[in-house]
Amino acid sequence: MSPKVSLSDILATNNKLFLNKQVVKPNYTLLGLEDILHRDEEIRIYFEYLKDIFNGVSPSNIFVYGKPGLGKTILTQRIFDEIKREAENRSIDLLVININCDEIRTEHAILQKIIQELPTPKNEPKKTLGNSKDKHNNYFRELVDKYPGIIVIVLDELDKAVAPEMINRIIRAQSKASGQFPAVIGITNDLGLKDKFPPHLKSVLCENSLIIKPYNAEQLADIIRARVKIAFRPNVVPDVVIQLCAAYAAHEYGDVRRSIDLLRVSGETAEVKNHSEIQEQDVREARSKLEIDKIVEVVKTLPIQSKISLLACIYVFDSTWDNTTVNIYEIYKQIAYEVGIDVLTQRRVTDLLSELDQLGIVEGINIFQGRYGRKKVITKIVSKKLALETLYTDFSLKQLENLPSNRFFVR
DNA sequence: CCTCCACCGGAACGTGAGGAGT
DNA sequence: ACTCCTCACGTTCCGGTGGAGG
Repeated sequence: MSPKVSLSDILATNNKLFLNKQVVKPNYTLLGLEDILHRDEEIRIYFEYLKDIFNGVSPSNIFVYGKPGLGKTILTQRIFDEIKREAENRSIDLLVININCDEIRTEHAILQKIIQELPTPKNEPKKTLGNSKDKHNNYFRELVDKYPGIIVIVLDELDKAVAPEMINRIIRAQSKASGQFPAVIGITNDLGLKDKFPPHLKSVLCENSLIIKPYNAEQLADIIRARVKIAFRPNVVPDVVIQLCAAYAAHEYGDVRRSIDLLRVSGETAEVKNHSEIQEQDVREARSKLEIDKIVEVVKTLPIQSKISLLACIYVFDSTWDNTTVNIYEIYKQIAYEVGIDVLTQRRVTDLLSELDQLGIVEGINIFQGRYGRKKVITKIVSKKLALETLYTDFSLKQLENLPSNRFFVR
């Protein structure tokens, strides 16, 4: 008896559609500036801001803002590739330090990373420093002081690090060797971040800002089309499919990453179904699959206290009680007690609820009732059913799955 | 126009885990 | 093993909030 599924069958259908799948994987990066489409204006402004480098002067600080998936990071990287190449041609000393604040969050770690990248005079070995912040700060200033060229520090995902003071110190560390101050390029998707800086810093850091505009559906279609040419075999992706992917992504803030993901998963869906080309239906299925994956992933990785808070939200949502924080906290306490987890204060739980809001799992609004005070109401839970199923996969919460939730709702 | 509701959310502080140097 | 430090997570305290009702 031969097995119903054989590896050779799978391999035979493999890669009928894809030519080079790498190009539509999430971690694929474009090679050069010329591959970046529909960003001419942004590139022009960027170069304009940075041209001082070629006069031997530090550029002004730049604040780059744009929603996720618009290519802020890749644009910046490619811009600096070009700038570094040109600086080398003209024998200008330029040091660009890239830091992703999502990976390196703390002030201390960022400073350590910068020190690690800064060259020592005459390549002396780096000093070993204790764990003290002051020592790192002093050493940082010392290294900058002796560096004879221009220093540019790119802080990507700046909103993930809380470090106004550190930035302040960086841009005030003048080098005696060159007379220049280091420049900071801050990249973020949080436009409100500017306002979190103290005024003196705001005016210095945000001297120049560069707003990366979302792509419209037409531009997205161009970008997708360019990828399709390399990633897929000819005549596999009809133009309606490209338009559809573009339209969906344009709807979500013109996010390129999403549109490429959608294209890849559509291709995979079509492949599984043994289609000879991608159909519109495949795109729709891919879209819901991506959506599900996203929710499950987010909910799964929540800390247990957040999970309990979310669970309380869902229970209250399905009950006759109002969806106010106070009620949710009431249910939260009972669940936490029942599953044997520390019961937090209401203050802390409201923070957890705001975090869920920021993650896009729940939506809440403040309601002002005049003399009857103020309250916050959860108005929406995204994919409630799916979220609930995912919550029950947690070991600590499994026991609640088959119990009626209404037993909590007694006054 | 003023008061005052009742919770929100900012700020400051406390604590223990954990990393790095000695 | 011990010291020093950072940082995430929590708590306590309290000023802020918009508008219904006087």
